Amino acid sequence: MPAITLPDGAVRSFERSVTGTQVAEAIGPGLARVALAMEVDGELRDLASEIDHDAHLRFITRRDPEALGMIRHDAAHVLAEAVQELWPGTQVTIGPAIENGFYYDFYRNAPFTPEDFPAIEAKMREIIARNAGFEREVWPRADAIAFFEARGERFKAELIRDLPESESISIYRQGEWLDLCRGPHMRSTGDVGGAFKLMKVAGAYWRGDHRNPMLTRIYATAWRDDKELAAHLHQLEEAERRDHRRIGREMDLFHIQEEAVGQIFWHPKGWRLYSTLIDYMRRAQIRGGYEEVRTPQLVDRSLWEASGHWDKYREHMFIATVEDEDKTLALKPMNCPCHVQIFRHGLRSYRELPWRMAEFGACHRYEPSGALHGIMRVRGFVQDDAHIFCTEAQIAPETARFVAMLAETYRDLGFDSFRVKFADRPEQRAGDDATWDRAEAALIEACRLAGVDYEHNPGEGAFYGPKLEFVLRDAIGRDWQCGTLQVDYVLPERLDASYIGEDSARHRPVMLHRAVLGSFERFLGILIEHYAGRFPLWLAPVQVVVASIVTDAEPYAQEVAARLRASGLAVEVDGRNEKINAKIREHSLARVPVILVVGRKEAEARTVAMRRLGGEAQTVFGLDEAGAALIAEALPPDLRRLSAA
RNA sequence: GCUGCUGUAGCUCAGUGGUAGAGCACUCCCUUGGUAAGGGAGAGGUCGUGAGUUCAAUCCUCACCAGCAGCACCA
Repeated sequence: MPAITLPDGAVRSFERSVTGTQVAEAIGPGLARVALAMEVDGELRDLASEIDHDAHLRFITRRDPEALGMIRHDAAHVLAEAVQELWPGTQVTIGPAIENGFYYDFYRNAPFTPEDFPAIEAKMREIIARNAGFEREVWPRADAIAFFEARGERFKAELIRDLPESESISIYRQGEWLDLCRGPHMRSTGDVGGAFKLMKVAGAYWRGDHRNPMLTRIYATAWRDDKELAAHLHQLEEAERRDHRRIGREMDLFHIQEEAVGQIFWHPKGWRLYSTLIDYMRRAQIRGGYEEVRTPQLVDRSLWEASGHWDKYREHMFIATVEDEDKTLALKPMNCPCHVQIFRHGLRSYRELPWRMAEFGACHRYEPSGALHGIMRVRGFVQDDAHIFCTEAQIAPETARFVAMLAETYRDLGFDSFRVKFADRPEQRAGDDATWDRAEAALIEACRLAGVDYEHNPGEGAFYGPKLEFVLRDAIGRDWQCGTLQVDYVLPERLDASYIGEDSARHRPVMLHRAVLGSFERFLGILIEHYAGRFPLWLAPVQVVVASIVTDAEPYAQEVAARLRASGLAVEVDGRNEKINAKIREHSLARVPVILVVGRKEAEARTVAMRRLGGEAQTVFGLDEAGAALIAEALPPDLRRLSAA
């Protein structure tokens, strides 16, 4: 005789085991109408499942966060049924709920195309209108395998075979159609509602393994109601509007062409942005006690063999040879082995540790063609890379110091918060387990001392050591992993780095590989999308345009520009034979933060009419006053702090 | 790399088995206009590359290159 405790503390007792539906009905018809599923002692279950013991119960309605996942999961079943009704013989595989929606992978000879979407969506709406109940059944394993094999569903049969013996094989029916599924589901297909949309087709490997057959995947988005759906579609438009490839073209920042695939031609404005960021990072590193170095681009393969990269990453390295010499060199794919060479050059003392060695290291990696993406994923890039050579005891304070630097940098660049993930040993790795134990323990301890809260990211560490990943969130809520800090006991060993300790014996230093931005190229892509190209004044590639109204005012416009340029501002003059309206429009579309309009009046009074990007108001300032204000505003945030202090 | 789609003027795109068009941008002329597009004229393309089919290919076929989306990858 189960006693059911509800979230408000009320207890309802029943004579015998009851279903969630019965409990809901006992409480009231209103609840029975809106309850989609339930949570019993923390576990999400079908409303139709029976409760035979005392339990805490919470009903899930459309408003609850859990509902979204269920809508998507149920919609995936509806999609699968629709496809099989339309194209019998198509094999079903899996169809999970994902962020913003769901997908379903099918196996068939011809892939789907977006032209199929209207028919599929119509069939889905038909199935939803039928409102068939989801009914759970538990089948003997052998029957389930036989059933799916008889239907030619070899992927489903394989899934069942691979389920652990202990797991019961549950099948969900919806009308005539059924599928292997762990559940839970809502009451019936009608609960899916109408707020879904098929989005795109794509190939995907069976079980995510590139050796397996390619399936055809249909992506869809699904929401509680049409309003949420519309909001999501709007968000996608927003992301497209911010696409750094589009903005890069519109703002004339960079381009890419076939002769240098995966590498960037930075135009003057883009390079200004790039160098502003480098300058900022260089100052941050100086304040942080780093020493900057520069190491060779082309390095003999012997060094890569010694470091272990030749074995593991050779096919991703650009190899260079020369005709007269029997040597094989590689364009460096990263900087660490070179930094170890500097460390090794001479006898090092414990007194020199920690040694923070930084390089804006230009690296080249032969990334797979399908991975390339604008300036975000490229084959030639520059890292804000540094290696901290230190003792084991210094790992914790150095981690704390690094996190502080990273937090300040992200804030200065306009990102309010970041998360930290702790990635531990991957399956393929260098170094023995005892070393990994120490490295992971040291990093966890460092987090504790630095007061860093982290999420666990199992198996995602670098091949030579565990790492912290720093993930920031942009203006439209997308996450980007940028910063990293990796503990490495392996490379100093392999490349034989050592220092003389207090005891006058040789010791191995630990290396901390760390980056705040990651690669400048990728980070600039993120920054462009974060600001949608509307940068704060200090970052803007063109900070001020002085636009003349009449030709007579052009000499004065030139004078204003020269004045501001002398203070280091990036200023352009627009003295073209165009109306002021056209000039305002063009420079606004080009996302120039400040337009100074000068006509006869301003030239005479030695003033400027200032107009801010996005604003409609103009304010007239004296030339000196405007100059001083803009120069102050264009000061990078770190320099502003210094001048304020 | 894999699957699918795409490649026509600087950009966005239309179009045809008989060697091509629009808008914006560009150049020149008129216009000197006060805060998001003033008017006119002109120039600009071996239709991604190579091969094949055809009397004839930008269009059809194949291969390659590049881009896009997803997957896989990301030291």
